[in-house]
Amino acid sequence: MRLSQYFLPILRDDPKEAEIVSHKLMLRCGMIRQEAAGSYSWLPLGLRVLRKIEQIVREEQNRAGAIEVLMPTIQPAGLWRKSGRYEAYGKEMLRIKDRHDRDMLFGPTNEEMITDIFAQGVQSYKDLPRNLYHIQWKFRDEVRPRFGVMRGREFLMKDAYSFDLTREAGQHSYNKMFVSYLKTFARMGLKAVPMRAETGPIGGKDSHEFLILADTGESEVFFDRAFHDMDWQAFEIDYDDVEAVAKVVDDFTSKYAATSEMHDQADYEKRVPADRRVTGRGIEVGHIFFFGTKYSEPLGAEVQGPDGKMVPVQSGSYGIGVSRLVGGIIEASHDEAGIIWPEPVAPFKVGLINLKAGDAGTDAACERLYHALECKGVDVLYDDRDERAGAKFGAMDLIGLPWQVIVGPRGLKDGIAEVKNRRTGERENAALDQLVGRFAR
RNA sequence: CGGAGUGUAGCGCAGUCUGGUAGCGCACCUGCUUCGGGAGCAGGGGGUCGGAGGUUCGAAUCCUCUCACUCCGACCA
Repeated sequence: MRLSQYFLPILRDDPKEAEIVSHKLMLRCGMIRQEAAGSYSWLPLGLRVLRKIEQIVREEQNRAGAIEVLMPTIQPAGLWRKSGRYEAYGKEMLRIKDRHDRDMLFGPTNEEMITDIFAQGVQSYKDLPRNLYHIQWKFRDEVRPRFGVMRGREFLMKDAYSFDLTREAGQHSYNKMFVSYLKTFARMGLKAVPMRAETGPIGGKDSHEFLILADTGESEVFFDRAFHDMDWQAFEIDYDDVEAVAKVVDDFTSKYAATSEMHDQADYEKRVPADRRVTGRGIEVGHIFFFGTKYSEPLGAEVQGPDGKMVPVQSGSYGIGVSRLVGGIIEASHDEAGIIWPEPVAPFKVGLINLKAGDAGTDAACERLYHALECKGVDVLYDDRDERAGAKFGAMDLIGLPWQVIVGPRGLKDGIAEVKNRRTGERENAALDQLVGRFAR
């Protein structure tokens, strides 16, 4: 993409409504635009990141055996009356009426609908287990939306729902999601620590929250420093290996980690040596629940078991705040100059800077590089604007692409360009003819 | 939902107390000079001052109503 032809409304000053760094940076980078309290338009740069995150989530869900569907944003009230949550959900649920005066609602979550879909499609225990998920916009009429996309009213969420015959089988489904979450967040360059959680309005028996460690997080967290030393990289695992999956879950849950709501100081001190106790802040990016038959019973999601009897299925639900992750990643990865995108979620991999647009030599060299990179499928944002070098450096640092390729007359006469690593700030010279190979897969 | 604020050009702000031609910086347009970390000079464009009603010869400014947004607290993917 040529910057001169892109839509990237960069702001030089912090907009006054933004309080936290990710919100400020997203606005300054022209990633989002606020339309109402807690409701945002996603501009091209922001949308690219959102899509990358969404795709990573999708790939890891698929890998863990979940199956993608797509449910509507507007749901009829009937199912919610059946589950008892139409009243219970309270004012956070946006209720609307259609032209026939029927009660509808903008979905804050999808347990009811998915359970109904499942019940209609599955009658036998032989069709279990199943895990269905979708990635869809949700609306929760928060009392007080804030922090940009971190707490919007309309947000993109991945929610998966598992269905099993027995409690034990349900546990394995839960464990698979647990492990897939570790992998999902690790792929985005995040350490998201699983912490035992309250079940909240979703209701249930077993629950873990996944929190990114970031100074600006909303929740206070207490955890064992040992988490820092664990293997967070995408470890390979056979999701059908019940023991192996359970072992990973055990490894991660055996170490102390709790949000302030669940924190037990005595237990903390008993289980974690003083020198390993860490108090920090975290951002919740995922939440998994096992709730047994809480929805399957009232909604009649039953299957016929081997003995011919009808049994309500055992369920869990598993959420990831996809749009929140955009803000969360920025909170965890930025500096004074701007965002530092982890490569897997970066809107573009390479920022190509033409230091002297209008100069025949640099223009030609940049054009060649730009086309070659594009041909190799490398996402490149080419700053071909007629701006001063400083402005280009500033903009590129702000939007935080992982790599900057800087082409100017000075290096060009020796056939080289400069490659800058946004995260480390390291620069090195590279021969022009070797650059493409370096970034192409 | 309680408390506190703010709405004036794309962004950040002044002007409101004390009514009298709507301003500043950045951004934007034109020209010249510059050009490796947000240049200089000159010229220029852009605002029904959140909205409605009222007071007044005259309202961004005073009064009434209203809408929106932000922040602090209680609640949350």
